[in-house]
Amino acid sequence: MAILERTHLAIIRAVDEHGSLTAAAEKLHLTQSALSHTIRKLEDQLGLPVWHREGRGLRPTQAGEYLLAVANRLLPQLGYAEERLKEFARGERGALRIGMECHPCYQWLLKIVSPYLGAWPAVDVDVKQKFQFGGIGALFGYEIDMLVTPDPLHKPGLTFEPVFDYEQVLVVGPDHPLRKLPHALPKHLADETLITYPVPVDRLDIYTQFLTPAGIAPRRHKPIETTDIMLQMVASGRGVAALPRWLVEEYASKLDVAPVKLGKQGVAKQIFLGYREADADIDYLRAFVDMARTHRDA
Amino acid sequence: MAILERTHLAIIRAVDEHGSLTAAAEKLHLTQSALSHTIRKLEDQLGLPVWHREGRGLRPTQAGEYLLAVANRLLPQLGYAEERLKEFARGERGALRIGMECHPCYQWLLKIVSPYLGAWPAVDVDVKQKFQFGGIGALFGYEIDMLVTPDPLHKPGLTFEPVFDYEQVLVVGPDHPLRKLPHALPKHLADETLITYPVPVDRLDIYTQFLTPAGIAPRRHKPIETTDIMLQMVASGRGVAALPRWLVEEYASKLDVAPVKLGKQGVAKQIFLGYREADADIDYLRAFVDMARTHRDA
DNA sequence: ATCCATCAATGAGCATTGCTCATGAACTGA
DNA sequence: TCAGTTCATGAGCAATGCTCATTGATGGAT
Repeated sequence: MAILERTHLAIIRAVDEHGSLTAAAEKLHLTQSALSHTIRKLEDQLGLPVWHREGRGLRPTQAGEYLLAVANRLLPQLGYAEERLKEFARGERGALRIGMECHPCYQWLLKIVSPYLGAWPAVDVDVKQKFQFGGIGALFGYEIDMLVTPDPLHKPGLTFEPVFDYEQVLVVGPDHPLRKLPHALPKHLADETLITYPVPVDRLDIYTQFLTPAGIAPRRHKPIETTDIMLQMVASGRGVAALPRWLVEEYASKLDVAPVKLGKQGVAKQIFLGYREADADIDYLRAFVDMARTHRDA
Repeated sequence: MAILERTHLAIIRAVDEHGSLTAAAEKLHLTQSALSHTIRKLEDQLGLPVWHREGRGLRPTQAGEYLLAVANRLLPQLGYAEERLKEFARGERGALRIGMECHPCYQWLLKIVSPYLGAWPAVDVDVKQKFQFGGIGALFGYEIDMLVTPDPLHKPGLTFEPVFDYEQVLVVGPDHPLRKLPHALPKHLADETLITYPVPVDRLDIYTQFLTPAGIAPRRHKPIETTDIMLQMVASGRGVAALPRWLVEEYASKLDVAPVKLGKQGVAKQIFLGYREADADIDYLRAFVDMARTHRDA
């Protein structure tokens, strides 16, 4: 069925380039005889000569000219593909698909991604926010290669590393009475509107580590998609929210919002990076984890 | 050196298409074992897996996805190239590269080419106007396959056939005094502006067969590239030109131009088609010559 | 014209490659 | 649990592709 092989194209191109079978054979580390046999077989299969034999020289036929054009077009593509595959093999190239399981982490991630893209120009970074079977399932299902999450779920085949410690705080607007207190208590929220990301309640620390243990629920619960809008709402006095302290402090210069400690001890959180154990030796993945950890320590 | 072969791409594509090694093997008329061995060897050479082995299924790795994209791009090109070559072999297809050595022949050529393209749908016609070493050189150098010329130069290895007889005439604009005469004489052009194609004087019949023998030159000589503009100039009284009679008669319905015989006898011309003797048995080339000759006789 | 250097073609024989066969191990679904 | 799949693997063989040695043809130098 298939007749044309890479060698045929390589020979035709080499002969065109070096002018003779003998010279081409040298370049290809083969004998003149090998090339002659190979092309003769091709000609038999095509039922068509590739070259006019004129004296001791070779001149391409129309078919030969066409094959030469094909060779000049396709061979570089094959060569380029091999180059890229070698980069894959050396761990220099790949696609790093990052899954996010915590909304505010996105702000933090951006700080890691921009220097990373500079250091690893051949790596494509792709960030996904929704997964069919949750973050862990997405890792196992090769939907993503790395998971950013506050909830490490240690399972065989996966590795989680903490890369960032932070305190989860309550954010309040201007002139809010809680600003004057050293910390907020659950009962203070009983008459508040609580703004959160649109995820199940059992995935929200403000519930699991603060409200639920005290048996208290806020008066109203309003889900908002984006961090920006969420803080706009807080700044305009429409409610309170729970966010990382560093994030609140960053916004404090632009909006009139203030952090309030959640309970006397505060709520301590960590962000983890999870990845498949099998991928632990991929350079560009390892490098991402290292950069994330370095960023924390800096 | 070269690792990637056509079979690798074919296997990767077939597996993607049919879902399993076993199914792909059937399609490729090989055994499952053969494909497994082949890809394993590729993986060893690349130092990189092509698929994740998950249970009894195969899921492409990033490198596998990349290879699949390469396969989907390159395999059709190889297949198409083989198709074309098979058509070459059957003599059904080729590229008929026609070289033109006479400017007004282009109008005549168009009349042959359109029915030819209909009769030989698989033949590509390509018309070239400039050659490094002249038309004969272009034929010998396989730059073109057929030469349209009024000057046959009989050399061994080439065949020229006359395909079209015509009379070269003088074209004059409205109210031109020469319109009233039975024919023009060289002296009538002594005070005229002569419009010609931009080629050397010794390639212009109006000089070689008319003016030069009489030792007369026109007052002005203006070169123009295209026939249309040339005739527009003549129609607006800016000069006279020498063109085939049939061409002038064709334009006479659209522009106010008239043919005048050159000398008492007129200037008789022939167009020849030249080609390499070695190509005489190529049916689609033979057919072109036949159609050109038939067109003359009709 | 002669000779030598150089080119491609060819046939024989061998080394390598690529294939099949037979089997095993891992997994899936009834 | 068990039949029915899947892919992986090793041994062996057949086909392929290569080299070597030689021939014939050609062109340039003498």
